[in-house]
Amino acid sequence: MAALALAALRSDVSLSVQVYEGIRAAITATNLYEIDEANLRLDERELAARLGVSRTPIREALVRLEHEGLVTSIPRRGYYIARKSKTELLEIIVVWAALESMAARLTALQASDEAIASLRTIFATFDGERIAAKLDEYSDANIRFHQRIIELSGCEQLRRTAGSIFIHVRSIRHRTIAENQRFERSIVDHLQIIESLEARDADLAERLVRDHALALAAHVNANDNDL
Amino acid sequence: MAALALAALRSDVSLSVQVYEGIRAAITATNLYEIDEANLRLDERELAARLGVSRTPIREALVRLEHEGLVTSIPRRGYYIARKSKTELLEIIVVWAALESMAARLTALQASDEAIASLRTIFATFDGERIAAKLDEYSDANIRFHQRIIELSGCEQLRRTAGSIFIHVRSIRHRTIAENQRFERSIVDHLQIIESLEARDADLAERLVRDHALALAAHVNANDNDL
DNA sequence: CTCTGGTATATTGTATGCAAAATACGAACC
DNA sequence: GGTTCGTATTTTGCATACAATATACCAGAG
Repeated sequence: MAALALAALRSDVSLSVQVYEGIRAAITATNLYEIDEANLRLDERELAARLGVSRTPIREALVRLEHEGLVTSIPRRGYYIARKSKTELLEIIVVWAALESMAARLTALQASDEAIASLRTIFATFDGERIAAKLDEYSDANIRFHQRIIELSGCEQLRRTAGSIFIHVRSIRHRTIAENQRFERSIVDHLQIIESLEARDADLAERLVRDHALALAAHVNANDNDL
Repeated sequence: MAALALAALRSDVSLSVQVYEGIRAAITATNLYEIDEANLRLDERELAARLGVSRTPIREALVRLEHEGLVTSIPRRGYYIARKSKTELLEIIVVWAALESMAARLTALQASDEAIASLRTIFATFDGERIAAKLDEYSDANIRFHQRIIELSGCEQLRRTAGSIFIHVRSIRHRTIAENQRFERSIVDHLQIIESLEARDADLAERLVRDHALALAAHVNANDNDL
C-alpha cells in the first residue's frame, strides 16, 4: 500500500460530456434574448462537423441540455435553443425566489462571519453615484451577489437546482437592471439583506431575499411586454 | 381549413422518450432503498433486449435520467440506480421545503376555494384513531397532500423542479411516517396548513409548510443513521 | 493456499449506416 | 397570380459496427 498521495487520473471526460459543457458554455455566453430566430437552431451535423466528433455524442449532449431546459427538441425537426416565454420567466423567478430565500435562511444560520462579510466586498468598488456609469459591471456584481448567497448556504442540492435556471435569471436581471432606475432600489435591498445575514436573522433574511426576487417578477410582469 | 376537432396523432413519443418514461416509472415503482446492491445496475444490453430496441434510445434515456439525478454513470463502468446519501437526502428535503413553502404561498394567494377544499378530501377517509391501522394508505395520502399543494400553486416550473426530487421525498416520507408516532404530529400539521390556506394567510401557510418539511429533515437527521 | 500477472470476455463510448419523416422546390391547375 | 400537389433533398431517429477499456478467469510463482 503506497503512501503516495496520487491524484486519481480522471478519464471521466467523455466526448459526450465535453460537448455538453461546450455547448452549454456557448449558450451561456450569448445573450439568449438578443439573437435572432435563425441562429436558434442547433444543427446536429454542423455541430458534429465543427467539433470534429460524430453525431452520437452531440445527441447525448443535446438530450442533457434538453432535460435541463436550455434547449427544446421538436420531434423530427431538431433542437433549438430554448427561449422562455414571459410566463415561464415569471415562474422561473418564483422558483429562484424559493431557492434563494431558503439559501438565505441557511446562510444566516450556518455560514461563517467571513463568508457573510464576503458579500460586502462584491459591491466594494461601487458607491452610490458611480453605479449608473458602470451599469454593466454593477449588473455582474448584482448577479454574483445572488449566486453567492446560494453558495454560502452550503447546500449542494440547492446550488445545483438553482444552477439549471441561473442562466435565465441572469439574463432577466441583466436586462432589467437599467430600467426605471431599479439599481437604486437594488443597492438598498442588498444592503438590508447583508445586514440581516450579519444579524443572523434567518426569518428576516429569508423574507428580504424572497421579496427582492418577487419584486423583480412584478417588475418584469409590469414592464417587459416584448417577451 | 377543416372545422373538425381532430386529435393530433402524436408521433412525438419517440422510443427514446418512451424508454425514459418506462425506466423512470420502473424506478419510481420500486422502493429505492430496499433493493439490494446487485439490482442497482442498469445493463444497457439487457434493457435494450427486454424493451426490444437498440442501445441508442436506451442510452439517451439513461442520459436523461442521469441529468435528473435518478441514475449515476460511472464512466466506462455503466449506469446505476442512484441512491442518495443521508446528507444528500437532507439537502433534498431542504430544497423540497423551499419549493413547497413557496407553493403554499402562491396557493394561499391564488388558488380557488374549491381547490383548497380538495386538500381536505385527501384525508377524508381517515379519522384520528384509524390511522395507525391504515398506515400505508395514510402514507400515500400524506404524500399526495404535499404534492397537491405544489400543483395548486399553478406554477408549472415549481411542479417540474419538485417533480425531479419527488421520488426521494416520497421514499423518505414513506419510510419515516411510522417512526415515533410521527403521523400524529403529521395530521395536526396538515390541518393547520389547510386552515392557513383557507384563511388566505400566505405568510403563515409558507411558514407552516416550511417548518413541517424541515421537521422531517430534523427527524431524518436524528433517527435514520442507516443511510 | 494465496497472491500476482496475463489473457479472454464483456461492456461501454463513439462512429457509421439506413429508413422514415419533414422541408424545399417546382410544376400544374384553378 | 396564388394555391395545391408531387418529387427531391435534407435531417432526424434508430440500429448496427467497431475500438478502447474494464472485468473475469485462470495459470503460475512464492
